[in-house]
Amino acid sequence: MPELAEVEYYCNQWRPALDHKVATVYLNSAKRVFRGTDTDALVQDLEGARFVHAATHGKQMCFRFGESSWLGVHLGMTGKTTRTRERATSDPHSHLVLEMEGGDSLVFTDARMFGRILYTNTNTTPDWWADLPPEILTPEFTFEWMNRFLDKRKRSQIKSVLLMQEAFPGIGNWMADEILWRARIRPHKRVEATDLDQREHLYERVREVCADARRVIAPDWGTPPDAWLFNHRWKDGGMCPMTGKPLVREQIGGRTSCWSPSWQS
DNA sequence: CTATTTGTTTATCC
DNA sequence: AGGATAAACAAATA
Repeated sequence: MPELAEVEYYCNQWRPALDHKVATVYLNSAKRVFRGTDTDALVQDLEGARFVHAATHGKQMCFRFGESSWLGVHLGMTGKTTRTRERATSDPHSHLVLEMEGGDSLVFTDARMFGRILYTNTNTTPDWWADLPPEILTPEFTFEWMNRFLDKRKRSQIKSVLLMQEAFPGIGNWMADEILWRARIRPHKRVEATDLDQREHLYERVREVCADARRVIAPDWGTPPDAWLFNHRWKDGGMCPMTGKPLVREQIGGRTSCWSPSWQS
């Protein structure tokens, strides 16, 4: 589920516990979400440490505790971070619980376990947080930067390129379809077949959809207006909000894509 | 029972 | 070497 704005929403669920100390950590290190992570260090370091920072970068979340503890959370396909006042959890998919002083419990759940928990104890920024590409809504995400990436992916279908996190951090399946629909570019189009005008338009729509998604979804998981593709894309039989003609749903690059043949070319 | 899923990593082919 | 593509991961839901 989670793309840029949804990840921000879930990050916000833990924020009210900032400045509180972790009382007890509950986890099951055998769960797949901890693959490659030193869970013993995670538990030892976090218990008693103060929750001091919460941030997102694309689909990656970073939570800091004490002086040197960095907890990374990636939600994968079905992950969620939630906050609850309840003590015990019997949910078999709650893989990590931080019981805080003050009564909140910060929970990471993920049924499908495509998500991932990272943990690093370091006085400098860990690689998994430092080595990320420019965020789309920052000045560093320039047209020239995006265009150079497109030139490296000439033979790919444009839809697949928009899903590449090393250039478009935070964009996921629905955002990619929304961007291409607004840019009037069909998702199968090869990058090499796009001209400069189309690329400039695409750049503007990439930034626009990110800003719109953040504004509407991040604060309280609001529902986008019907003027977006969003509300029409999820099941067969939807109609294009621009032309009123049928939308098409098909696999492109292994992902279900929704587009409007009467609007996009 | 089968098909589907808002993501990433790995393997394989070119 | 590096890009393009498909499969794998796993469980809920329809």
